[in-house]
Amino acid sequence: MAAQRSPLATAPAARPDDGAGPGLRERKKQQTRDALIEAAHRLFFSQGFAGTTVDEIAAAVDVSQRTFFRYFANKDEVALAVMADAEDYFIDRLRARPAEENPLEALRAAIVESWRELGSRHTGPGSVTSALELMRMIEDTPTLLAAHLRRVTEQERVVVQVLAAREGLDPAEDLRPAVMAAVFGSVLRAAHLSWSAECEESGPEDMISLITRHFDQLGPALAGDWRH
Amino acid sequence: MAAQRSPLATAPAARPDDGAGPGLRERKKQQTRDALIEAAHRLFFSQGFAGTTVDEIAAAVDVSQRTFFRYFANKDEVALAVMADAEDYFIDRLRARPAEENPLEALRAAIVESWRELGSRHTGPGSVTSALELMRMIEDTPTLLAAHLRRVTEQERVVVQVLAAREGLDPAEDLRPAVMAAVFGSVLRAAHLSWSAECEESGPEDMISLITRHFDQLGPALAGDWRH
DNA sequence: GCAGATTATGTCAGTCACTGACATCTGGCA
DNA sequence: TGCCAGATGTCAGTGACTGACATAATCTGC
Repeated sequence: MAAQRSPLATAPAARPDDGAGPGLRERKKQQTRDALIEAAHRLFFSQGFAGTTVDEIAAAVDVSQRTFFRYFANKDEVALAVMADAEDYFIDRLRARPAEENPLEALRAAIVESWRELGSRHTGPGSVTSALELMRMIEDTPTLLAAHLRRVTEQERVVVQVLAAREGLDPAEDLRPAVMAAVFGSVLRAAHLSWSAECEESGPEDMISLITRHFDQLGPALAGDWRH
Repeated sequence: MAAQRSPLATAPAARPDDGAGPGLRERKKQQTRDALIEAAHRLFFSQGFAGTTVDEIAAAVDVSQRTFFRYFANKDEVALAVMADAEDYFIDRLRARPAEENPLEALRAAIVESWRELGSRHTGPGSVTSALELMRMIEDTPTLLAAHLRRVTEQERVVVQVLAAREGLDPAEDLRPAVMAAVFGSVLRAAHLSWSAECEESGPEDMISLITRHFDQLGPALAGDWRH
């Protein structure tokens, strides 16, 4: 049973069962996984992360604790699952950006696209309002923050690969992709911190404009085209 | 009993007890702490991090498990204690750099100074050879890597504060200190990865030259003086 | 539909990290 | 010397996580 991530936008639940779709087994597994994530978020948000036991989450979905751990390696993972999905989606968007764009343009466009897609979900743990709560929870739960930063760092390495491939550079010899990814990461993290520090509930457009404003501050110094 | 870090260079053990020194109680606590770190590293390096229990570490120093947890909040912390000390030392060095230097020069000089100081220790868990082993262990122990990255991110925020203070900027308004810290962080991390990827044992000079080479790649584009 | 191979799940027992409460012991100090 | 604060030990408990094995559900070829 390999861990399977949902795409950012869950497949429509009401799709009639045509022959070509995934089998019943697959669908049930996906359901269980989604239910676990949803129950976990609900409990985390009402009782706090530390105040929620894995047994409670499992009980809420009516599976055994052992089954929970077959879906998620640890308690952190179920909390960060939607972040992981979103990050994967971002990487997809980045890969899809036209080659003419310079790295910074591509990164900016990909992250804006991702947040816009996220904004189109209005219910469930993947919705924008949950994203805000989730980020607050991550910030003040040390173990979650640590796990999240590990994920982010991992993703940054992927970004380096993608940027290097776009520009035809060897990331082992040329530091510019790594530097660009680091700068991008710091911009994102700064925007995240600003966003979760605000007291008011705010929508995806607020987040997008926050990111955009941070990007604009970078100035043209870093936006140069690397190709000769 | 607040957690007390040793300075990077431990005070000479043979210093005769003059009246002004810390009391016996303080000294014993420091001894216990050092002994715990040393035993932990020895066990981690021979049996692996996951293969070593806290009880073993405590038993090796002949204290109770409960006492271990009064010195270190968790198993990660004892593994990363020397890193934490080194990072604190680096921040001190950075604060001490002359104001005329531009940010990049100051960062580079401070990190080189730190590694040189580290290189002067030849025994114990703070020595350079241990540093290499330690970094390898961190890289392939997910929980350790996560905790380490959390520490690093925290330190990066301190670096941002220091840089902003040096240049008389408000880090909330001007992103340049944050960007510079991120770039610095990526350079360091790249150097660390290269270093721990090498098969041969290597000394502090190798690490310093590795860092220097990475720095040189950054080019003068980022080294500009921010003051008018 | 059915037998048999796959695969998901439940149960159970166990290990280990970590914590609160309380008793005890030791160094600091009048 | 004798009191006090702070360090340590003991103990019991919780909760995350794992391996082993039995059971139940799906899938596959017929």
